[in-house]
Amino acid sequence: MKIGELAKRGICSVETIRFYEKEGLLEAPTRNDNGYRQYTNSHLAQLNFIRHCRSLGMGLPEIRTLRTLQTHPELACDEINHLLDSQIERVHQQITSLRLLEQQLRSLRGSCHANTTIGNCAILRNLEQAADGEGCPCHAVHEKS
Amino acid sequence: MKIGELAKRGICSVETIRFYEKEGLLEAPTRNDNGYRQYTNSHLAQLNFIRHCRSLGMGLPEIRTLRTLQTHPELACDEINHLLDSQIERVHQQITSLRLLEQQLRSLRGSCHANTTIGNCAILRNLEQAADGEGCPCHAVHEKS
DNA sequence: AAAACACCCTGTTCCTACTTCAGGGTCAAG
DNA sequence: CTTGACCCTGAAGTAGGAACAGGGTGTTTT
Repeated sequence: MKIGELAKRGICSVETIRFYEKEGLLEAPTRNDNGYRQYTNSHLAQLNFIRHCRSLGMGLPEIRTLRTLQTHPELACDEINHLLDSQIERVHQQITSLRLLEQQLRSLRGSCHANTTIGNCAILRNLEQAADGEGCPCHAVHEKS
Repeated sequence: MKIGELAKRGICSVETIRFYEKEGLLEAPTRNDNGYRQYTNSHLAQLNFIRHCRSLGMGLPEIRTLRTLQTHPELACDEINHLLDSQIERVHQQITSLRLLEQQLRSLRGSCHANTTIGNCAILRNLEQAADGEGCPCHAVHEKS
């Protein structure tokens, strides 16, 4: 199949496929006489694997690692477990951080329900006061992450 | 104060300050005879405001909007409310998406507790099978977001 | 046959919010 | 007079592609 069909079947864009090839994630296919890329079902499986890992939030280096490990079935799979553990940890910390963030935003939003002018807007005053350094620990907290 | 001290007091890097100035977020300070930037407490307040908004997950365009609104205290503050509402919505959706992601990762991780080889690794097989299209809705789901 | 249209190619630039680097100037201390 | 800490500008790099420029190919329609 040609790149357009692979893109449709792999639910991604043509540019993304060429990008993966350039990055060495997707095996380079043979070319037709006219220079068009000619893909097989194996390429589709590879692409789906990559897209699935991406949908799980993995970065390209992690996926590269998995692809390399795939070709060495005799090795211990500890490395795969570690990789997943670190992914889980990363996602978990993101969630924790975002939950705190949502609370802060809701609290801020709650300070202005009435229709008023910017000069009287409690939200903006809260933002400015927090910026003055007192009473807002979130600033420094997020700084370190 | 010079840029190094502003950076220390604003808890960010010197480069970030110069970047904000180039982006028009932070007012350009006067220069000393030697060309060094000379900052005032007003600049520190501006920087803290920017950093605080950043720590709340806002992008530079949003912060630019707020900074512009600050200079028009007579306008209605509806726009500020809308801006915050959309921030909250964005963060909320991120959390929802990440929670689903964490569940998927944990489920995947749970399929391999034993020490085995990559050839037998249930995680990798799960990833490959999911990539084959059957039984994994998450792939297409994340695609649309 | 010519034109329109869909598809393909390479290569380059753009996006966020910075960080890092190259190459150099300034200033106080030892 | 040299060392080290600070400052300057401007360009390039980061992740993961998206978008565009400029051109070739293949089928269909006129």
